[in-house]
Amino acid sequence: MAVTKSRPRDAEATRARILKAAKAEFAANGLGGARVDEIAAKADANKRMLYHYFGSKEGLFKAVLEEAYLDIRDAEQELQLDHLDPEEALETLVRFTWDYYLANPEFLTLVNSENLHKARHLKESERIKVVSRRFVDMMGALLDRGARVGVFRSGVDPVQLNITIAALGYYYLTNRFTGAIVFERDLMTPEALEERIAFNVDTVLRLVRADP
Amino acid sequence: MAVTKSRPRDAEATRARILKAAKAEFAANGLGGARVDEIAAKADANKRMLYHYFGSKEGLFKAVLEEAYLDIRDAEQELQLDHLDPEEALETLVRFTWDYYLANPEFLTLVNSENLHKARHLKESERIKVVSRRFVDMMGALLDRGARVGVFRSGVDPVQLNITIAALGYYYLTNRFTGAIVFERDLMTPEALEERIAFNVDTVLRLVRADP
DNA sequence: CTCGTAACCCACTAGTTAGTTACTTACTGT
DNA sequence: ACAGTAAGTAACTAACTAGTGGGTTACGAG
Repeated sequence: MAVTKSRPRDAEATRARILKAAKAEFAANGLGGARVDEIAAKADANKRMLYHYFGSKEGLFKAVLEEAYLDIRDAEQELQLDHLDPEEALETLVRFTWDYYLANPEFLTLVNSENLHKARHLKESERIKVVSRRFVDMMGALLDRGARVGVFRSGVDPVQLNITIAALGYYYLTNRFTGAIVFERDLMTPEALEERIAFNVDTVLRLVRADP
Repeated sequence: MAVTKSRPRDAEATRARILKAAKAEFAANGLGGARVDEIAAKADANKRMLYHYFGSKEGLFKAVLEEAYLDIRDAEQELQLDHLDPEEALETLVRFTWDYYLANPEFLTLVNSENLHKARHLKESERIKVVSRRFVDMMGALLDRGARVGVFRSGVDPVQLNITIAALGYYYLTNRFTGAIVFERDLMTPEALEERIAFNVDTVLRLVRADP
């Protein structure tokens, strides 16, 4: 009986607190650098609970990662791109991707960490495959629609375009620290961010726009 | 007296072996995941020597990182882009960047690791700043030359373009493991790699080409 | 030949770390 | 009301890890 009473012992809430703390810790230090005791402390939970709900440090990492992917794929679907005209829809997706990375920098670090481990945690997740397919299909439909109307050239691979849109924002933001040194500028001022997203929108539109 | 005689005790050679082993270990496991004992073993050197030459695990990481950056900046300068016409020069740089990442995947992981640590090791390196400036200047000169001749549009920011060229290859390659799952394809077959680099060259040229 | 110095090595330690054992406390269905 | 079960806790451990103490061995200058 799922009545919402205040429970001093709340399994769901404890689980959620652990997951949230783990996300922060894994994002800040990577899988190898993260400390299980630190996660338990930040979650204000006993370490035993962490093992009770997630089995192991890696099990916890897997849960964090899966949630992170499901979250971004969910948010993308809410954009309702098929209600917009193709160019507008594409710009919306480019800006969304950028804004999402900016608002959720942990996502970037988690993905980096998972790739350092050759995606062995994500590989096991069936749910990720389902939402990923929907994501690629969305881009495929958008490109087709744009080509039919004549604003996009035909033959653009939706996978390559998705990778490119992600790359343009992702690289700039994950490598903002070394980037600041190499390029001798603060890449995170409001002006710098504004300039970059405008550049990215321009790059993507020039890439798909029908040749005159 | 720098005579090249075969030395059973060769400080320079031992130092170099440690550096090479460290590069592999740090690239494979990150700064946090790397094991000092493993580095010493792989280098066929005593751990004491590692501390003798590099002071600490972090000192060693800093040396590895600095060398990695100097290497890529060196290789770029050898391209002699000013001997080529602008479009050819730009394509050469895009292809070089891609090939370099493919041939030196450790570079990508090291940069990721350094960004996880907010670039605190690179920040201290004066030599990196010198070669970085030369790198950005090279792109600035190329864009100017192309604009003067009329093949590139003017007003393209060399820093944004450098970031973009790096991003297009870097993202695809570092995230090849999660990418393979999300996009349900092997991103590393010869055909997939060929398709991607062609796409990247196309993307960059469309971006800078003078509007008709 | 021999002495000073730099290269090199083994074995240890102090502190962490993921994971566990053995328990108490509160909630729920009957 | 109470028995069974799930939530929660504290203290422990076995393995590991960065760093060092205290040497020995080879080389080359005089």
